[in-house]
Amino acid sequence: MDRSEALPSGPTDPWDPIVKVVVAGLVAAATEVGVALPAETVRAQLALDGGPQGDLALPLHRLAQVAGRPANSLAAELAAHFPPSPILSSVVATGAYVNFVADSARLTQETLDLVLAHGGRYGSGPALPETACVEHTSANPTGPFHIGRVRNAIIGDTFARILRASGVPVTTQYYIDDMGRQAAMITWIWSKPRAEWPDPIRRAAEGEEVGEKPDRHRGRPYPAVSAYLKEHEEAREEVAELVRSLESGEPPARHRALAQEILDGMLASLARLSISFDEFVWESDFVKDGSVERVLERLRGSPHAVRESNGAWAIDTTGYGLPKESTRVVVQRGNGTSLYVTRDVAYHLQKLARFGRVVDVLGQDHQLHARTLDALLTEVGEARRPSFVIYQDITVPEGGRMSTRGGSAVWLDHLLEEAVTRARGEVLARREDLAEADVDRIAESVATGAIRYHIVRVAPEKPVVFRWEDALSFEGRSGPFVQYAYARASSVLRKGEALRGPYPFDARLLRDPEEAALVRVLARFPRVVAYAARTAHVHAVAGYAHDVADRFNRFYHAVPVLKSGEERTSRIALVAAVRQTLGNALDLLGLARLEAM
RNA sequence: GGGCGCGUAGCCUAGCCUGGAUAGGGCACCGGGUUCCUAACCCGGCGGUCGAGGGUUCAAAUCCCUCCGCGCCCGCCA
Repeated sequence: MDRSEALPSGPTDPWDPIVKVVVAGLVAAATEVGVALPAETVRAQLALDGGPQGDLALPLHRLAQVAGRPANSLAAELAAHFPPSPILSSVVATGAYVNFVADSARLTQETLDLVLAHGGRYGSGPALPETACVEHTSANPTGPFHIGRVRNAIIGDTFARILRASGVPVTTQYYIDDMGRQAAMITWIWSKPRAEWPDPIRRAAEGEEVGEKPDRHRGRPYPAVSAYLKEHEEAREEVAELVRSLESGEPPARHRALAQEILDGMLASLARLSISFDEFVWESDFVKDGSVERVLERLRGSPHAVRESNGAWAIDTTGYGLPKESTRVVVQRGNGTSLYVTRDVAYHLQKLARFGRVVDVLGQDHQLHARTLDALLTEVGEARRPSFVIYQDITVPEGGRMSTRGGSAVWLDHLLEEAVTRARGEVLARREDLAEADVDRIAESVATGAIRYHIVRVAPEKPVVFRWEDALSFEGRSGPFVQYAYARASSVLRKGEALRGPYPFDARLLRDPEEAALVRVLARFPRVVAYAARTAHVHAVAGYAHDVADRFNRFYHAVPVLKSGEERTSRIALVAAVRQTLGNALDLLGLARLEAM
């Protein structure tokens, strides 16, 4: 039985009135039978959506034990004494279970009413006073995105959308690391005239194309620079000097402009996936405004502060539950400069001051950093905690993580290009009537939808092996499958001249089993959104969207809509509700609603 | 070595938080479906020691312990 979404339902949940009747009825029946059955206990045991025998099921094994009665007879007695309700079509004891089936007409009425009345807000929770900040992506501006980094962006952006739908006002942030060695390497190489570049770097950067994106262009020498520095002490010292200049607040004039230029190129790619950010936060600003120094003052004053022989400061984090080897966290170097984690403390103090809830989307390799950050926040007297959404890496089939320097990376831009090419072919194969611009638009949406869906459909904590044929699939459990169902529903409504309401309907006419099943999927949506927001299981929404599309396709094949008789307007209302719910789910996933494909 | 995560049919995956009745999808494979609202679809079939062992429980994919395999982290890097 699937109880994963089982929650106290809210006012926009079609199951809400039914659950209330079932709980109240069970409490009343229990009293008649002579058994104490508190409403809370019933709610905890009641399973919604899953039993093979009905919509709701109450297993009585445990309750029977407490009452000292055989479960089967208790189930039978409860069913027999359950007060009749027009909202339920059957209450039956099967073995140790009491099974409830909702009256289909009533559920259909309730569900379509809610979907059609709330429209784009169906599935959303009531507006909450709490605010949240979701920080995601935050990739160093050193070159183009590879698909491994994009998993962060897709999970983060989707989670932000889901949180918003759950009622929390969300601000998304991209934290730009312009303080570290990686950013310094970019400035180091581009501050030299091309003629002065060391040979291996110049060779590696060759092959530029006219008009290539700035992240591609400026990022070209990066892997070679990285390799070069490993073997050239004097170059390493130049970069180190650059890093010191960043800390002192006097970096080369071009430093931030270069980072911004590369970032702009990266963001252009994300924009194609409908991913954007509310705010950009530069790491160096926390040094400039003195907040890093204030953090250091507090840390140095901590009873756990340790002064090293060369003047560095560390914090003894014994007692914070960190792994044994990580009990000494250096927060200030011997030369007085700060470290990444120290600056991150300053950043998080700012976020915690501004937002009620602070969420970071991080790769698993940052897990220990997250725990260290957590400990240091306590150390500086911050009582509140950020929460972390941790996801596993995307690896390549040959094994290992995607690596820019190792050459195993799959570039987002390359994947986009392949996907669009393939999507164009699919569109042209079935639509000869479309204008060129429409073909392009649909192909772009199908391609980006396939990519987003492919990444988000898997639970964040699962590792993913990247395979082209999987990422480019437009069938089955895919983005285009869901988009197609939406387009299909749109097409029906268009031909029925019913793209806009009102949608009068008679729920009693929607009595086909396919219709009942379809309504039940639609009715699940509010619980799915609430569950995904609570657990950060963004993949639940992807799975749900597939379920709706799947059920709609079955309905579509089994039941005529436009060619039906007296059911026609009611079925049109059902299709409109499907289109609305599917569209809302597509919005949460960041996939385009396509009116035609 | 320690910490964290993962292990479900040939492949991918849901369910694990909150134990409950025949473990739900997809790909691949086999067989069907288009004078009918879009076949990126639908119907049927095939395929499962839920990594292994033990424990708790009336009941374990789900909770606990041990072990095995895989990944990541364990810098005065970010």
